[in-house]
Amino acid sequence: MFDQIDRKIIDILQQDTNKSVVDIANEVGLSHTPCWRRIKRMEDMGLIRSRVALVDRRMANVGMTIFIAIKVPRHNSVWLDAFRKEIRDIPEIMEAYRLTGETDYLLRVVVPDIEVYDQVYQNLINRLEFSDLSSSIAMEEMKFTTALPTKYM
Amino acid sequence: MFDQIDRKIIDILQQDTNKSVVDIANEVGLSHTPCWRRIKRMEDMGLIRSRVALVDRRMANVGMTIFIAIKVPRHNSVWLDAFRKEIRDIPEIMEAYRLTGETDYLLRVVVPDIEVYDQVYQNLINRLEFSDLSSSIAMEEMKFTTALPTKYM
DNA sequence: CGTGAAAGTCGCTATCC
DNA sequence: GGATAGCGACTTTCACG
Repeated sequence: MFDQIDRKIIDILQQDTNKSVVDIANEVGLSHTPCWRRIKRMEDMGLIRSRVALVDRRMANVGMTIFIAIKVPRHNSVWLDAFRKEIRDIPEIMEAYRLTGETDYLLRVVVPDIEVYDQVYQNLINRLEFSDLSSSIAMEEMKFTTALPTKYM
Repeated sequence: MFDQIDRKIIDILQQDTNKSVVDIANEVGLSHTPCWRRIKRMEDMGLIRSRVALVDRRMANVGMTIFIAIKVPRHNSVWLDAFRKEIRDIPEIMEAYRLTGETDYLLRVVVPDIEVYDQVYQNLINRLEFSDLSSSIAMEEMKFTTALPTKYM
């Protein structure tokens, strides 16, 4: 489905979308037309979902990252729907996963400081019942990338 | 530093970089020249870090997300440097944070399936000593966004 | 896949208000 | 901040080998 050249193109586009098709074509050893055809194909089939700007967390004044591990007693659908809606609507929540193991859900939240985090936190527990909810502050972001590994494509 | 129009521009660019400056200018109620000047300014100052392509996880054959919670007995600098290098070099590791609380580090890993995950896992524990290392499989990705909230800017 | 070429759009800059 | 104008670069598509 995808060959080595496709992977190279994806590697490049996952790092920088500002490069022109001609530049990318040179990097992967193609001329611009077939290179453009490949990019177009991968966009049309949905492999390339979107092109977005990545913004600096500190400069956007959301330098603090906090993880919330959530335990829920029994999941009924009404509660779950409400939970899903909250997650979707709260812009400070960047990621949310339903997990196996002890914690049922894991959220990654970004805020300017602890005061604002407390507001987000209070807001959440006032609207929904939780069995247990524990926060961990990220002292350091050691790695953050949006570039998926291409070796399994 | 940033006004409401800047925030609107960032909101748009965080969702879609394919829009032309003219389109963005129309959306935020400016003509294209001042709009372009604002974007340029935010790029030059580093608020807009980069423009990247977001790739579909499933189609890239890394549909499985796993979190690794790591505990370390005592952090010496040699171990930490080696740990940092591993995190940086393993492409399946998308995020890594140093946390407060019980777990010292939290990693988000993407792989095609459990077999490959086991390879990544074995690879990691063969190269470095850990006090404790527990994996949680993400059954469902409920939310994932790269768009930071702009209300604190 | 390659070359070449065409057309249209866009980024970017400058100038003047 | 707005308007206009311009150049060059880029995207996108074509025909043809």
